Amino acid sequence: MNIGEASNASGVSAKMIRYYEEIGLIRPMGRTGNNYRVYGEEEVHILRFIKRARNLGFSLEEAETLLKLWQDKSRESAAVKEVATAHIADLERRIAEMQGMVKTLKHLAHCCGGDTRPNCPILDDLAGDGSAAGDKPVAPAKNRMKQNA
Amino acid sequence: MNIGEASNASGVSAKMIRYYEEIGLIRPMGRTGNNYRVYGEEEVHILRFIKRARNLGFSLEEAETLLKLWQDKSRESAAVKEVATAHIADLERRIAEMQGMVKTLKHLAHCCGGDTRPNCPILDDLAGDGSAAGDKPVAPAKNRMKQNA
DNA sequence: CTTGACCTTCCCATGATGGGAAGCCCCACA
DNA sequence: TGTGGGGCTTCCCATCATGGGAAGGTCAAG
Repeated sequence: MNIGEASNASGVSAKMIRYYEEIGLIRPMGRTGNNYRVYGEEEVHILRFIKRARNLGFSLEEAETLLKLWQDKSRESAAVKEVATAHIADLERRIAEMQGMVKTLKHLAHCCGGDTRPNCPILDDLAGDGSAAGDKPVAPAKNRMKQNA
Repeated sequence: MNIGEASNASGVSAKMIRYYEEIGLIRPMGRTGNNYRVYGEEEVHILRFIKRARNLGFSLEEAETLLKLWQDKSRESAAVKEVATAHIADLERRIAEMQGMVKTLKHLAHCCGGDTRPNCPILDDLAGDGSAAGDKPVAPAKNRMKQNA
């Protein structure tokens, strides 16, 4: 299987497959005489595993941890659960953070006429005239979301 | 006012102030004879404006838009409201996305013994054995969150 | 034999931020 | 007057995960 076929079969782009190899997330693949990488079912399975972990918001580092646990037949499920619950907590923290932003913005937007007049409480708030909603920096978040908007 | 004082007064790091200048978000500042940047109250006000917009999850690009609207005395508040509501929608989409992840992960964690045995439904799911919860890539999100975990 | 679709490596860009080096500059203190 | 420490300057690099694209090799079908 060439890298293109492995990409199709796993849903991971060829670029990313090479990158994962480069950073040591997957083992360097064997090559054919023409220097093409060769993949088998097992590699595709691993790539799909990684892709699913990414879809669930795990970072590549966490995916690597989970991958090692997956391949460790004697692992304890507690170790896996720990990674998962830590990730849940992280997600929930970020959700709460964004909900706080939404709440503030909705309030400001509600107070804003949204018409042809220049008067705008949203800008007033950003400028720091009043209650200063944008003053409290929300808890920062590690960025580990897929980005391809 | 030197850049350090402007930084203290605005809460924006000196590094970032120079960066904002570099990307054209703020005007290049005048210099003293020793080549130090000089800031006044207005610049500090602008920096605080940007910081608040960032705290509300706006990207620097959106902050620039809002900044221009802020400085445009004849703007229509509808234009501002539009930026804000688009941002709210974006935040809500990402919140829903992460809530989906949390839901899936909680279910998997709930089913996982979390003990010393190797059996683990979380890994089973990632490996694609069953219902394939991690299969559906959640809607991707532009990354515009503060990151400094 | 040509054409087009692969593959390879290498470099660059994203967005927002921090780290750090090398080299000025200035003020306070001995 | 010398010196030390802290500020300022620019410049380069790193992060994280991903894509774009160039330049060149390879292969299979026409």
